[in-house]
Amino acid sequence: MRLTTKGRYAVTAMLDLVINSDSGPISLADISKRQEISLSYLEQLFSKLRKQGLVSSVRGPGGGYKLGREASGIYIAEIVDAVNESIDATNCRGAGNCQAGEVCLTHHLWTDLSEQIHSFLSNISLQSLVDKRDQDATAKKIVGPINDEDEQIISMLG
Amino acid sequence: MRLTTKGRYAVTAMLDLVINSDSGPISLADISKRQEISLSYLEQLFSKLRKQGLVSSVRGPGGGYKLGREASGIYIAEIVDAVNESIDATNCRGAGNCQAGEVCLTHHLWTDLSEQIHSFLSNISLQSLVDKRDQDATAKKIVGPINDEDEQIISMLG
DNA sequence: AAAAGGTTGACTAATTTGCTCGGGTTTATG
DNA sequence: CATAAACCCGAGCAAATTAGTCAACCTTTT
Repeated sequence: MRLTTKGRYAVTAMLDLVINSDSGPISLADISKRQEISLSYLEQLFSKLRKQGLVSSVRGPGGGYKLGREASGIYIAEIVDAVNESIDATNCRGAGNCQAGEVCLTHHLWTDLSEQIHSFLSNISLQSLVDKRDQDATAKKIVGPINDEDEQIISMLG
Repeated sequence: MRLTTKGRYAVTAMLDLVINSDSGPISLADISKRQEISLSYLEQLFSKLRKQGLVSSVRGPGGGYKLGREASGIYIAEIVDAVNESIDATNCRGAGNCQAGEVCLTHHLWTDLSEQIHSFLSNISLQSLVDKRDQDATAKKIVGPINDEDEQIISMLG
């Protein structure tokens, strides 16, 4: 699981798509203007998003991109994965050269942590982000920070 | 919150420190050999970790690095933050040029998501990672994947 | 047919990452 | 005191990634 500006751009663009999905497909040019992301870079990102089925395209005038499915069924982890080439995080890619040593131990611990992060982002949908915004727009924090009680719950998850 | 190989190296090295913390300070040369990270790169990373108080150094022969505090009080988010320069994620850095528009909305949504990720990693300590490993070493997954029940809990967190 | 707009791919610049090198400084030990 | 083991620091460099440019092409609407 990698988390860079590339993933941020992708998620931001997808959010733009959700918010403006009222009237037909959205052109990349529009997203480019609104979100201040270069058109060409968006093209690259959406090429990958389309291959993963996260968006579908409509060609021709008035065309653009639509969500591939409902916003409630698209999760952040999918978007990030779509634009980031997956890297093998371990050096020892299952090869025999790294066995039963402390190297493997730490590598394994990292892999597990990475999986936890991935699971976390697999539980946050585009829709839930927008919904939370709509729910309590009055609160200063749109999505409240995790409080002490939440911390206990999270710690239970390991 | 950024999550790159740099952060992975830092966390891996810190885990190595926890695991081998029995007898005095650990030299970077040892970590370099065990974790297959170049010595010079480790020096750069530990320079930053030291400035954040996450580790302390002992100079001279037999010297090396020790944890700055107990492993149970050092959280993943701190380590990642220490080695990554913080970036301003929003383009519109509070300036007036981005107000009340959809730009700000998506920017804000991303910021909130980023905070959630940060909070998540602020609740996982080095010790908890190692502990989980020790607890059920027999299970195939060292840290079990998040299950359905967990998902419900997480969804409650927004 | 023409124009609008998405698609594709090659190419380039800027930035970050990961690393090397070459020197320092501190300190235990003989 | 001399030496060696370790940390400390900065300049510089190669590879990878990010970000963007450009040009040609393919669809669909008008």
